[in-house]
Amino acid sequence: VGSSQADKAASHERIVRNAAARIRRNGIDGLSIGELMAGSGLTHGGFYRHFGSRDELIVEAVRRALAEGSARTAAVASSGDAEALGTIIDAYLSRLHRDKPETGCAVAALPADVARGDARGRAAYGDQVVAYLDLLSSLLSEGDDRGTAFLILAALVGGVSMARAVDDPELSDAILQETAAALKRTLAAGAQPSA
Amino acid sequence: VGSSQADKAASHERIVRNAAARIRRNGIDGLSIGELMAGSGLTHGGFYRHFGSRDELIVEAVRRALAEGSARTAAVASSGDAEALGTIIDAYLSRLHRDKPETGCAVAALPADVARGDARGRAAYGDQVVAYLDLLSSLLSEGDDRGTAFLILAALVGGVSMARAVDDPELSDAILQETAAALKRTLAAGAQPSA
Amino acid sequence: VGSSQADKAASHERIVRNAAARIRRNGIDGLSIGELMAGSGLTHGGFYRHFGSRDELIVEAVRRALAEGSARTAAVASSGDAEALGTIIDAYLSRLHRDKPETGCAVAALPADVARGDARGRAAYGDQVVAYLDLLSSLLSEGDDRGTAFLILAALVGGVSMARAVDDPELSDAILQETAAALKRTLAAGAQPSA
Amino acid sequence: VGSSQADKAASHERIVRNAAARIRRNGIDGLSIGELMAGSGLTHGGFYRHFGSRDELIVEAVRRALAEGSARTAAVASSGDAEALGTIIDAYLSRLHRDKPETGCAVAALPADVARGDARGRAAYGDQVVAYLDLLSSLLSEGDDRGTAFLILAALVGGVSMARAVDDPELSDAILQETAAALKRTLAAGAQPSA
DNA sequence: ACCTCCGGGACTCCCCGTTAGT
DNA sequence: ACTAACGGGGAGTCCCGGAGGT
Repeated sequence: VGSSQADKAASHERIVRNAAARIRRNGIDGLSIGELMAGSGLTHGGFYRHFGSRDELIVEAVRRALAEGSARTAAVASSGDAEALGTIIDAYLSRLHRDKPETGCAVAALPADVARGDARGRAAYGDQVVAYLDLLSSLLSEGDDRGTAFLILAALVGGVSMARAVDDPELSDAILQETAAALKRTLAAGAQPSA
Repeated sequence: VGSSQADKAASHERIVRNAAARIRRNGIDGLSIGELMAGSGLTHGGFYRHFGSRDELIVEAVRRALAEGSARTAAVASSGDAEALGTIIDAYLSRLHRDKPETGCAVAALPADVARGDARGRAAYGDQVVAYLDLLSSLLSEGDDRGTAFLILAALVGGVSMARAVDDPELSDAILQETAAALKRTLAAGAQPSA
Repeated sequence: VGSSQADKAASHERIVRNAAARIRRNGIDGLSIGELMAGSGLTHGGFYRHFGSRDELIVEAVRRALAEGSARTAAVASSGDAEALGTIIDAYLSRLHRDKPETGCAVAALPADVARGDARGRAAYGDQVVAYLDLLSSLLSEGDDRGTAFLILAALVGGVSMARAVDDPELSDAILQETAAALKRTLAAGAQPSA
Repeated sequence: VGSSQADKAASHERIVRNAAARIRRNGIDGLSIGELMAGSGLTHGGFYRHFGSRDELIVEAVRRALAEGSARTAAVASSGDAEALGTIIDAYLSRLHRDKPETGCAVAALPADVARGDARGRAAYGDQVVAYLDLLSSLLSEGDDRGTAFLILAALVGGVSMARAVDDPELSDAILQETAAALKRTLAAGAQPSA
């Protein structure tokens, strides 16, 4: 168990990454230092070499979760694909995303937890929302109203959130599919008038 | 002092109502029996006269929160007002609703907690989603697609959720207003073709 | 997991008994609260319902170890057997006693630990030494000198202690047997002159 | 400042000597590398230039403690004094020896710690026991039985051990004196018949 | 229904052995 | 050989859920 500077950075990284996944699945309150460290191949005692307190970790983990969760979306957007917007919608409102919150978008997974938490977490959340809005705006047609990006983001976030909470699998699928379909229909209609 | 039977029922009611409010504000994990009982004018020890366990209470409180949170919306819908849909959207995406999750819609406040919890809670959540969808569908124009209700609900839920989590007050307001505006514009456009 | 008064007493008893065994095997420093509690069917957190601190437990455990460890010896002595003294010597300097310090005499297992520890532990140790001396004196012939009891006790304690520390099994056995034999020979010789 | 080679050897020597004293006073578990090194005029970090691990040091320190602790006894024995045996007994069961375990006999100070530890330590302990037995045998009269050496050694070891653990000073003194007296009386009696 | 308390688990702190880097 | 720091693990404290006993 080497003890170099690089090892520490690697441990830190592992812990944060692990925490970012866990809070998306189990919520912030559901994160236990002991389990987190065990899952990171370390023991409970070493935690305070990396973070001053649990709350410090949470701030960092929330930031990481937000960054990680939007990486794929950003990648699609920057691909220059003409259908980028549709791809994003389908991916966001997919069963895959619904069933794997730990690797998914933290804007959808954490709003309630962030709202109750540290101001730094809320600030990071806000930044991420702005980033999403910018990203979506850049993909919209000229004719689309500025507010459309807000609508898309809200529908995406609300859609997966509900799809995750619902018990009936058919209803859950319907939420994903119908929301995505309605969203894409709306975008097509919005672009129409400019034609 | 009233019959003890009636007293017990009143206490039970008070506890559940209180719990339904608290879980919407603090999350399910944030509910402590001690605080709940103190806030209900009782003491910690008396809890188990009313509920077999904390989990039993949670199930009941989730159901209550879902019912309470949709009551106002249902009232507006059944008022027969021609502008009912717009009223609902504005109320849902209002600062008031954003700032008072404890009396607001549990579909927006609890998806993550419910998703991780008891199947009974998830079933109740699903029922509530269906109720909302039915309600919204009944308010839509004939020409509107079935999926539109899904879009509206998703946007409403996502909208308040994000507005609550964001730190910057201006951004939070913008989320509410822009989402509402875009939503209404979409509905108007959707109704247009049928005219 | 009942929580009555009786249950607590039972838990307390289990913990102390367990601790008394563990310190005789692993030494006082070798006792960890976590392991002790786990071995007692409880968790670390519950410990402080029973003891104000680790040190408080140690005092109690030392007393228990001393009492337990001398119980068998006292039983033999009170049996009234004419050969009681020989029986005690053989039992004390037996392989069984050597190999099971956790159930054996704490006067032999703990002198170093007690010497470094709390005064209350040392007092209990002293009491036990006196008890042993009284017991042995009562078994000696009239003609025997008062100091003989000291010699016997010292030889017993030193004998097992060394037998436990030695690596070579033959040497270890020899220590037990030769010491016992020499002790009994001495007693016989000491009784002789009075004949 | 001398050659670095010599310096290193001197440091090594100082550390081991220091450790040998400390383990006799505080037990093996009570030895901390930091304190040991500070007490040796060095710093914590330099330890590993001298020893591969704490356990390696312990083995060496146990050997040293055993050797040091028996040096004085061996010196008395080899002095050729006719009263050597009595001198040894009195010195071993003296207040001085009782109160200074750090310079005293490790056979009395360490049996429990050695018993729980490394096999190399137990082997060294066994060798030392044999050395003591040989030494004592060489001082006994021809008529004495072979087992007498075992008895003497056991009584010496048990005597100081108990004298150290007991709280009451008078009892402690009594243990030393009475054991010594009884031991010498026994030897005299044993020698008698051959006269 | 209140009061008290037990047992559980978590967080925090601290010390120790060990190792890199100077 | 020193300085600094990492990871391990244990002690102590707190609060929570739950179960008696008044």
